[in-house]
Amino acid sequence: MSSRPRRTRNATIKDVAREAGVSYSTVSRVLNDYQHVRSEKREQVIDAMKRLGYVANPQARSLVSGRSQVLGLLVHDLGNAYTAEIIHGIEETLVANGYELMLYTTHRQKNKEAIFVNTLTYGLIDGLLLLLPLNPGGYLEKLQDERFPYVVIDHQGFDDSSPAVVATNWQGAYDATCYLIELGHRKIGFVAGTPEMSSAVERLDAYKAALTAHGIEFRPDLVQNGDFKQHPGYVAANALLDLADPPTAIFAANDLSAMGVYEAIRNRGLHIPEDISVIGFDDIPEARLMHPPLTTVRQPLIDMGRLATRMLLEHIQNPNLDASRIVLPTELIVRSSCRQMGAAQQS
Amino acid sequence: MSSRPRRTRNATIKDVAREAGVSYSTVSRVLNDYQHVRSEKREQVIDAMKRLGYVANPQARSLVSGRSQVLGLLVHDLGNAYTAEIIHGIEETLVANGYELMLYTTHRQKNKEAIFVNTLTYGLIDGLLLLLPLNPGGYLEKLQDERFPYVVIDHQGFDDSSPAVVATNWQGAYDATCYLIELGHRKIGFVAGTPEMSSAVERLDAYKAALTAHGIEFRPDLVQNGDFKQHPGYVAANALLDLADPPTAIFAANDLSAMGVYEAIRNRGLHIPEDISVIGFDDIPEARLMHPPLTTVRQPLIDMGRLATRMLLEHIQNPNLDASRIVLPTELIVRSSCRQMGAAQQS
DNA sequence: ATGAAAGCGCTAACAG
DNA sequence: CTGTTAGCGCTTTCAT
Repeated sequence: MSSRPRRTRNATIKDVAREAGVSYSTVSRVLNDYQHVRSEKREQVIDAMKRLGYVANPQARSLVSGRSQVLGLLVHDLGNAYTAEIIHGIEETLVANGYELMLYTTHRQKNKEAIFVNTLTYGLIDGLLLLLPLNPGGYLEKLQDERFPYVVIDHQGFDDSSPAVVATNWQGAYDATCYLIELGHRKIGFVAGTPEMSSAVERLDAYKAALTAHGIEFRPDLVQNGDFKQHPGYVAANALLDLADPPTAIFAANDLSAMGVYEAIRNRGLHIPEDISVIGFDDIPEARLMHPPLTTVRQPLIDMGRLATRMLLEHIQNPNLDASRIVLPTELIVRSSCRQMGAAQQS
Repeated sequence: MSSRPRRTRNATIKDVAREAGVSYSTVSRVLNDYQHVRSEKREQVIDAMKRLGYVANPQARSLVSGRSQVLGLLVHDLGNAYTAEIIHGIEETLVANGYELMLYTTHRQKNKEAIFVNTLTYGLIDGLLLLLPLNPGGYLEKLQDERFPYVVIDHQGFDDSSPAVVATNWQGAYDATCYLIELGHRKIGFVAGTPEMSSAVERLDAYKAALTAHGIEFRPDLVQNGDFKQHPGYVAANALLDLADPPTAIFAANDLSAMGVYEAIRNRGLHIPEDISVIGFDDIPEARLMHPPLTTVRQPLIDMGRLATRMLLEHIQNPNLDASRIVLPTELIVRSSCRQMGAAQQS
């Protein structure tokens, strides 16, 4: 609230009108690609805009139109490939559609989600993308009541009335576990994800289901929490390796924790996959660069970002659209971190 | 341009005025913490706001005030700890000051920088933070001409007239190299950073300077580009290890590439630090969790984000402020990835 | 096809 | 201390 003329005042629509010798509503018309403007005038206006270096004032525009051309994105943390990939897809799509991105980071603090959502939804953004929301219980209803456009990414199960983009977490984890079993593994450790995230729960459930389906008894001691992060994954793997009857394979609930698993294994002088097999989930770009390249379940992260954004844009366009759920298939990517058990070692 | 009443119209200042039985400028006054409002009325207004669930419309506000309470941030990529840490500091500071964050990712495409900067500076944001800009040559001048507030983070040397926050890259790299030399290393490999970034150049220069200062001849074959990323760091380390006369220590220009170096070394069955010493730069959170914990040069990343944001806020407050440069000290963090050379091995 | 004018929600003089 | 009023820059009827 101190100094006003922060910099030389930008040209306005009126300046352009004067310069072009037309009324300022005509300028607005060419600005909005309105049909009925004689081409001469249109050119005059465009010329004038260029001369003056005119750029429309977004605030004024959105004040009258009710739209800001900005989308909000709520994430836990930056700095991991999973989030970065999804954001990549989001950004690409949003830029292509003339939108901008407002970022809100919760650092996994649940209360921040509600706080952000409550402030956010007032005018500044046209729609909200929620990536892996932790406790959307309270505020999602509010968004629905207000008919505020939003799309949830990678979180399912809590609520069918939310537009969402998810991957087949359950199926992916089931496939991965079966793959290990078919390779001859019977003692499969599981490095679980953050239990508050539904994707983590589904992957764990599927792991158990696959075991059961193959007549293998579930051993609770073979499950350790890796919190979807590298270091906790390392710790979890160590716990698994310290077991009196340790696993011959470890399924990490995401690639990041698989990186921790790799460390733990190598630290003991063991080799992947000769001594122990490892499988991950996500297929972040790093997975294929690991040593050995990580066998993992691919989630189409970039596509998830793209589709979620597209879906949000549709909901903004048409507020009466029903909530739908896009389920993207996961895919087992076999690389070199798992091996066939010899009959002798099946123990 | 399609449906208007996207959701139930939010309450406006006028609704609040009516509800509270005051004029609507009074409402504006309590909204802006203006002094001279009788406390009764103030409370009436606040009550009315609560009842109506009133939230100010940011667009309308910024249209008249000329300020949007939004800062822009231009980054290369998300998904790495370096960027994430700095953003952490930025966000913390900006939220505390009632601002929001608009994010622009260039994915290292130089032309995108200029494009963003040109569109951005028109109204939507009050100021811009540039993290490691690649070629700020052209557009920085424009920002200056327009007196548009901006602060550059971690990029120095190209221009003294830009407000900037940097760390002592040169000194940090000099210290790290000296440390290795004092440990008895004479053949020190250097995994360089992206040559377009001035921080990379400074670190390389300092490495050379330290060598020279200790009478060690600089060997160009001991320098390999690691592009500040993990996999290129891996490749660079392999090249170094393949040398006929390989180094006994490797200095990676950042921690991320040091992670690649670790991989390359371990992959050959060598041990850190017994067989070869490694030192990094940045001290990202992962550094202390590596095996062995990485000796590195600490950059105060979060502080850099915080200070840059604070500086930007000051420039927004006071457009006549002169450009200043904050230089933050780096610090050598000794952990366990480097060892003293025995006399025999000094070769 | 184009100009005139109303008004989006709010701040900031200006009166009183 | 508080109400009235004039815009901020733009979109959008409504005339013509």
